Amino acid sequence: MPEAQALPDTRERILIEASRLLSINGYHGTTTRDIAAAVGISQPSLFFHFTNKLAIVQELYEHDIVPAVAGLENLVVGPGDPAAKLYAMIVGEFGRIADSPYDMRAHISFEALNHPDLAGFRDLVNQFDDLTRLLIRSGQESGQFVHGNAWLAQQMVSGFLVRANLFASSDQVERQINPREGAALVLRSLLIDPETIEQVEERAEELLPRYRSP
Amino acid sequence: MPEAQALPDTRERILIEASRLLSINGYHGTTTRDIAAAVGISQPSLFFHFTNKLAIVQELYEHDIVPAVAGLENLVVGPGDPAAKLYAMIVGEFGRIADSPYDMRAHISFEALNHPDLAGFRDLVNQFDDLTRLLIRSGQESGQFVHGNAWLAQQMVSGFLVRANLFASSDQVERQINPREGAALVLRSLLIDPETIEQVEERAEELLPRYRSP
DNA sequence: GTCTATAACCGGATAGAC
DNA sequence: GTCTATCCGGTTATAGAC
Repeated sequence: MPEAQALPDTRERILIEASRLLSINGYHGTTTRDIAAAVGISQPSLFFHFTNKLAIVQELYEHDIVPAVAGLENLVVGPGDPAAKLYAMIVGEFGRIADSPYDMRAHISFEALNHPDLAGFRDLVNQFDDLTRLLIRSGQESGQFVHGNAWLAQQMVSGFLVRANLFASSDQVERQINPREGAALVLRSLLIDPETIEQVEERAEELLPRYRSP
Repeated sequence: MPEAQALPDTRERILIEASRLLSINGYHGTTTRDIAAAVGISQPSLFFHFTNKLAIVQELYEHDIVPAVAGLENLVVGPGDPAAKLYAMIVGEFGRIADSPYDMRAHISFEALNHPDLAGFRDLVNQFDDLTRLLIRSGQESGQFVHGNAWLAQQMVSGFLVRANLFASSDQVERQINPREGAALVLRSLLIDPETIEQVEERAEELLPRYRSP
């Protein structure tokens, strides 16, 4: 039987504190000294757990963007109508980020993604956007969504997800995100017939597991 | 009669290039050497035009956030219904950022706003968000907007504005923002009766000058 | 696994010539 | 107004003791 554990191990605490600092100050604005101080170890001790500063960021991105793309891909290729899929994605994404032990709020600030060694993650972020846009286009073509610039609509969805997570704080009740309310907000903007939202919600609930565990 | 001017003066070119680099790499990720190289002068030459690196950012923020808050404030206190005001703000904001000589896309990355000397601008950004939320609440209370978490709705609006501007590029036709389509996208999500959007648009057109020249 | 000491480098800013 | 040379503080990362 495992004992009641006290603190997460040092490696894990580095990831947690780093994610928090990176969300606030960005990659270049967060020093290894800052991270070490937050964890309570000396700065060089970081390099016992990670080969370099970038490796910390890479692991955080791995944890954040990989499951997101996998979940969305799984939703897209599976059964269901575009509206229900989009709804499920938004609910799933709000939930996933809220449940993460890390503070992955703004996908840790896009600024770090310009680093050459993070090109793979940048591609994944773009893929997530592409898939979201695909979902919107499908809905437009199937007559479920109003016609219009799908890129613009996708920016609304993506911007909403990033912003809401970035500024959510559990201290303030007003800022606790209700994933389903967030999803409904977006869907009302896209649906030709907003009255159908309840049925979309019902169908989305069945799709949700496909997003959460691809 | 003024001659046909060639290049903007150096000071102006510094602001233009700095805004571009800051939008991509953030404050800490943009060095004075990067900016100087983009302008085509030596790094110390920057300090003839600006007292320090932060002064460049301050001037850019001044140009970006001050007119935005002034315009929105002017809209809020003036006549008109909340839906038309919100529509006018979104159209005005998309237009204002598109017309700016500077690349103020993500409000130059929020990361810089943590600097103590930029506290004033941070307050202005918060004020812009507060006023947007006020507009949404007014619409909810007057029965024009659906009820719900106004903070969440405001994050959708604010996130949309930042994201769309951040990723807009004149190269790709798909990514050229139509301000009115963007505003309609948001309004459809909030209006109890989406059918009234045409009337909202008409009333908003009259309000637009109030946002543009406070 | 964590420490101290330190190397190697980079970034902002100044001095002073032209 | 712009340059070269340079200072100095801060940052990542390594070496090696415990």
